[in-house]
Amino acid sequence: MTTRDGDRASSLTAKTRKPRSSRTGRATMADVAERVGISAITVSRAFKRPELVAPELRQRILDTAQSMGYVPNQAASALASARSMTVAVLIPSMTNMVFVETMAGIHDQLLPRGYQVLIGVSHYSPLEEERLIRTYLQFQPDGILLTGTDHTAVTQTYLSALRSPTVHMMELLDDPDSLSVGCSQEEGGRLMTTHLLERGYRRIGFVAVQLDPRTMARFDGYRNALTEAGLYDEKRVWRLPDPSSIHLGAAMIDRMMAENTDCDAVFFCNDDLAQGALFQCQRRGIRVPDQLAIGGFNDLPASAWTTPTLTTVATPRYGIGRHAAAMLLDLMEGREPAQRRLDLGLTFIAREST
Amino acid sequence: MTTRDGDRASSLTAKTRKPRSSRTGRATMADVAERVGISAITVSRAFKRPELVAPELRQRILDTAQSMGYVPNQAASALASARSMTVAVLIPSMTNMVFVETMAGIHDQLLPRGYQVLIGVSHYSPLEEERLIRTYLQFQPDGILLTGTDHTAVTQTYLSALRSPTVHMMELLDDPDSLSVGCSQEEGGRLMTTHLLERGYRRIGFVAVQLDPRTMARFDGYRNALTEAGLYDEKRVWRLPDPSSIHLGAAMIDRMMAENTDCDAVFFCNDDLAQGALFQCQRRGIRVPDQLAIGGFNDLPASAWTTPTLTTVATPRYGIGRHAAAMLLDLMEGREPAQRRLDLGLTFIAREST
DNA sequence: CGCGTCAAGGTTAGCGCTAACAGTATCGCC
DNA sequence: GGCGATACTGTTAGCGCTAACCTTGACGCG
Repeated sequence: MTTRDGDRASSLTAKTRKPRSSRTGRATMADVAERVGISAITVSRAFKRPELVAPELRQRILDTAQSMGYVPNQAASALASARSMTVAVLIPSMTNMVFVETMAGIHDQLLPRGYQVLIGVSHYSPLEEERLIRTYLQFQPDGILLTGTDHTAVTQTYLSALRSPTVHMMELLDDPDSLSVGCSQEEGGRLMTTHLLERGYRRIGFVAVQLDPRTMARFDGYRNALTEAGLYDEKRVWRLPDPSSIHLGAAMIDRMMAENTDCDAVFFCNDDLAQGALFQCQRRGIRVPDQLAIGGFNDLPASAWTTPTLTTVATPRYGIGRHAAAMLLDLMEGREPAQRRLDLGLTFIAREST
Repeated sequence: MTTRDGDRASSLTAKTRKPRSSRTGRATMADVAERVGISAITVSRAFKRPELVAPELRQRILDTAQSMGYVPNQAASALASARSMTVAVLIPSMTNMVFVETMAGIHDQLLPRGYQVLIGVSHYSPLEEERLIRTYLQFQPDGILLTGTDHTAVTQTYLSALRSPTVHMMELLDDPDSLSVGCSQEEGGRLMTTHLLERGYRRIGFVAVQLDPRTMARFDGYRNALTEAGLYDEKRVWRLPDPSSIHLGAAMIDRMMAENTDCDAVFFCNDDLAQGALFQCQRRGIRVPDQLAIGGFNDLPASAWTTPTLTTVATPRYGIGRHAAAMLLDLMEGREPAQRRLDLGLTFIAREST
């Protein structure tokens, strides 16, 4: 290929012109190479495969790059190498601490390895998740971390068609083709219910909000345990599609009072609600746990400090993020993960509220 | 340039070969174009500049793309167009609800406009922030949102050299070259302190943790207000570099008791601490606000539900994110923002704890 | 001394897309 | 009937980088 720069630049001072830099004004690899007096590929190697460049030259390249304010262009790199060094993570919510801590685990695992993380928030909607997947696939992520099991058919088509490495977080999958890291929400529901039964409570209510799959799995655990004990009663179950909040937990206590509910214990599907309930009980003079026992789920920080402190089930959310990311790393780097289904278990935490 | 495909492919069935697809196995724009029987640029326009393509053809392109599982390659697009449609956001923490809600505001403003958001968490460290900036600049973001004013010299060099549009969030800058959206933390500290003075408290303490610039600005407000009233006393000030937590707030109450502090009110630099303090007061039987008044900052959801409810200062964090993003949009799209410094104000919320 | 080996660097081509310019067809209008 | 305007689609080149292959020179060794 003959260069045509000579023709086009002929009106300018062709000989003495500066390194062109790119349209954006940023220095390019070629600019750095020219300054050092080497070829571009060596600059590339100095950054990406240091062991292939003589140490002294490498240092000179890095110094020059630094002084020119050179920043590698990830788009060009991704295009040329077909590796984006990017992982897309889809979570249902960012205001829910559970997922924030999962993200922290993911970050801690991936960032040191040079991967970037794209965060998508689906607001608990599989359709929104589908939209996000489509968007994030444009970034050609090297891997994908999904929350839960509730995905649209289109989402699944995308994922299987593009065969990006994918790991599912939170719920455990039985499908041997899928990788998952999580814990059994059903078991969590069962643990709490069994505990309440052991403490002698017999009329145990359940409050489910959001109604996402994890909530419903906890409900299953509750129902199974109570059914086995012959104590399940549909009329002690409340299901609300609303998002969870302290306010809603408090409101539920009011509603139970108004409806003259006969519960002696209530299992709230998460700690936000349970905390709200505790606050409201305190306000209305309901004695917890004597008059009414209250259980939560997730073990949020404040749950150890309320009056009374809250009995709850701790979920290994940081570990889920961390291990899911580790599993994804294995996949992305061509290793077979040690296990395709990793159950990190749950910790039951008995406190004053029961 | 002459193509050499003819030579190289001659050993294959050159005539009948399939759409090549890319190395990654994904369909490309050229594949879609070939299938529809048009050129690639028209496919590009069907996605990016729909008004330039005949509606009927456009629909055919979109359908074909869909059926082939085509997903545009953002790296190639960014490289060719020099626009990444990406914004880098740097926040100090993701476990602090304040920044999570700021992010929500940013998302709500940017995602509908087609921009993607890269989130970097600096853990309150300017050095870490510098590292993150360097990483995110590789993505050639079209804009940058920064938290606060505390940046390293290198960070500032990068930003001014690369002249990416940048907006600062939280603190307000006086520098006319910088754009900022926020509120006066100093004023917040002053509001709370003045309120406590008006309620008759005279021995007002202050607990500062994290010691980031916002905390210190609140402290300034506290000190200035007390100094003006002739009541400032260094011995009622606690400074701790630790991260904020409910636990730490509770521990501070214990410490004050142990040190035999004479405070009749304590202004905690944020609600987490103040909530922890309230919990611990309840536990130890300290009557709030009679024996000890407690003030917080930020107005977290739980603060309206503690016993007693917490007096605090509400910060417009969602709005800060939203407006900062809007300002950045103006900048990125070549408009002059209506104002370069936007003060969203604060709302003082008097509750039971004072 | 001829051959293989290795370390260090270079050449060439092309990733998938879009900017910029270049047609081509149709229509209106004086 | 000639001109310009409008609407749509195409051609060409190149964004900045890296994979794959190639060159060069130094060295070891039977």
